[in-house]
Parts: sequence; C-alpha cells; structure tokens
Amino acid sequence: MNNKSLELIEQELTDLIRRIVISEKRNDSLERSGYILLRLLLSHGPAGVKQLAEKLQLDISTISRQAAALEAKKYVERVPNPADKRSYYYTITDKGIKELEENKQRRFDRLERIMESWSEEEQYNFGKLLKKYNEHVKENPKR
Amino acid sequence: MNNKSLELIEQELTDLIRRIVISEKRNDSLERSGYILLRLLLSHGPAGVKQLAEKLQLDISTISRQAAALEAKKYVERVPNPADKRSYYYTITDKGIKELEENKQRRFDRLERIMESWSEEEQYNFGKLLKKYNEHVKENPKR
DNA sequence: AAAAAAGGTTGTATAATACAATTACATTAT
DNA sequence: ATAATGTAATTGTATTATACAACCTTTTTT
Repeated sequence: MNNKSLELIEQELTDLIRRIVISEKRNDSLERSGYILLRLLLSHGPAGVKQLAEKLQLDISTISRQAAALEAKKYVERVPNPADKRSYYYTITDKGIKELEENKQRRFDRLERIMESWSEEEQYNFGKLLKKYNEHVKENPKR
Repeated sequence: MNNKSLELIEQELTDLIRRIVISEKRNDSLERSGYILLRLLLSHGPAGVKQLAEKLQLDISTISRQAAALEAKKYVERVPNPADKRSYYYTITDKGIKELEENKQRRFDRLERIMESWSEEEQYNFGKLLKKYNEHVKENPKR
C-alpha cells in the first residue's frame, strides 16, 4: 500500500475522531453511547442487552448500565420476556424516538455546515468510502 | 446538500468512530490521548500544557494529567522554562519516540490490512477527503 | 436432580474529561 | 515599589464510558 496515503489516512482519521468526539460532547444532549444504542433499537427492533452488546462489541455490563440510564430518562422501556424469565427486551419509546431524531438532526446540521461547499460528487464519495471502510473492518473483526 | 449522502456519512462516521476507538483500546499499549499528545510533541516541538491544550482543544487540567502520566513512563520530560519560573516545557524523550513509532506502526498495519484490497485511487481519495473534512472543521471551530 | 450454562445486574476499577480551587510567579497600575 | 491583577500549572472533585469479576435467577444439559 502506498505509504503516503497510509500516513495521511492514519493522521487524518486520528484527528477526525478527536474532533468529532469533542464536538459531540459540546453539542449533543444525548451521549454518544445513548445515541448509538437508541439508533440500534430503532433500526433493529427490541433486543436484550446481550444482543445489543454483541452488535456493538461492548461488554454486557456496559450496555446494561447505558440501557438503565436510557430507561431512567424514559427513552426506552424494559419489557420482560414471557418465554424466558431471566431476560428482557428493551424497546424504544416515542419519547426516545423524538429525542433520537432531534439529536440526529443536530448532527446532520453540523455535518451540513462543515461540508456545504463540497461538490455532490465529493459528498457522495466520502460516504461511499466511509462505508467501504466500515465494511472491510467488519470482515476483519479483530482489527 | 443531498440528503442521502448526508445520512450515509452521518451513519458511517458514527460507526467508524466507535469501531476505531474500540480497536485502539484492544490493540494499543499507548492510550489514544497519550498517542496524540506524543505525536504533537514530536511534530511541533517542546510545548507547555497551555499550548498543548489549545492545539487539542482540551482543558489544561486534562493535558496536565496526561503529560504527568507520560512523564511517569519516561516518554516525556518536563523542563523548567528559565524565562518564566511558573512554566515548563514538555519534550518527548527517545523512549517516547520509540514508543510512538511502534504504536504508529501498529496502527499502520491495522489500516493496511483493512484497506489492502482498495485501489490506489480509493486510498488516495479517502485520505484526501478525510483531510478536507478536517480542514473544514477547523474553519468552523465551534461545530 | 444436580451440574453447567446463560441473561442480567451490581461492585469495583481505570481512563478521559471538565470545572473549580489553589499555588506560585509575573505584569500592570497607581 | 508595592498592591492588585493576571497567568501557568497542578490538584480536588465529579461524570461518563468502559471492562472484569462476583453474583442472582432461570434454563438447559447430563
């Protein structure tokens, strides 16, 4: 692999992550973790902490606490599973959906302001390459 | 801005950050913060915590602790500033440079494995677009 | 039925972070 | 030239994200 591209990508990815994480802390009412969890619950439907933890590659205890925090804010509901009394399903509430959508919109707005001067093609390519990157990571899950 | 691209970018950026942060935790001996700080000290030369905090848009106290942790590991040295007895310069040590380079190489290796099948052009474009993104964020620092 | 496995929660610990208080020195204003 | 103000840095305290280990309860396996 071309070493210049590699260096550039490494450097810019590191910076980009730092910037975005900082920006989110400053701007979003929902924490990163909560946002991702709500988004997952909305897109994949109700799920227990184990499944959620697997999807996100996080420890079950981490999800357990995050879900409990979202439940306390009434963004999700914990529904007992009648078929297995050990387990629960978390489902996103209407309030949770509303909060998620508001956060998503703020994220969109920020992105839009940052990339407003980009050409359609650049925007399209950026999305496509980010997606490609993620797909390749999924194929190499230990990386 | 095209809404499809926007959605895609938002979604993929969120995922990408999550993945990379997790991967770093699993793989790197140096923490993210330490890595970034060492990299900055190497590229910009000795600096005090205030300057470092400004560059990284972090609180001075955060940098103070990170620098102290790096100092404890002998990756940096704290040199008093003779012109101002309140302040210090942190400089990266040879040991710090070695540790930084080893970490960087591991990061490169991971990236390379993920993107080994990409065309030269895709790699080049990805780097270029990431850089462009970062440059545009810098122009909108409050975002 | 006893043993093992599985879903979840809770205790404890660490890292990154911010804000507030504090210390020690430097600069400015009277 | 001294008092007031400002500045560089550290330290106390708090929060969030995270993991691992211990544990409880229920289910599955032997």
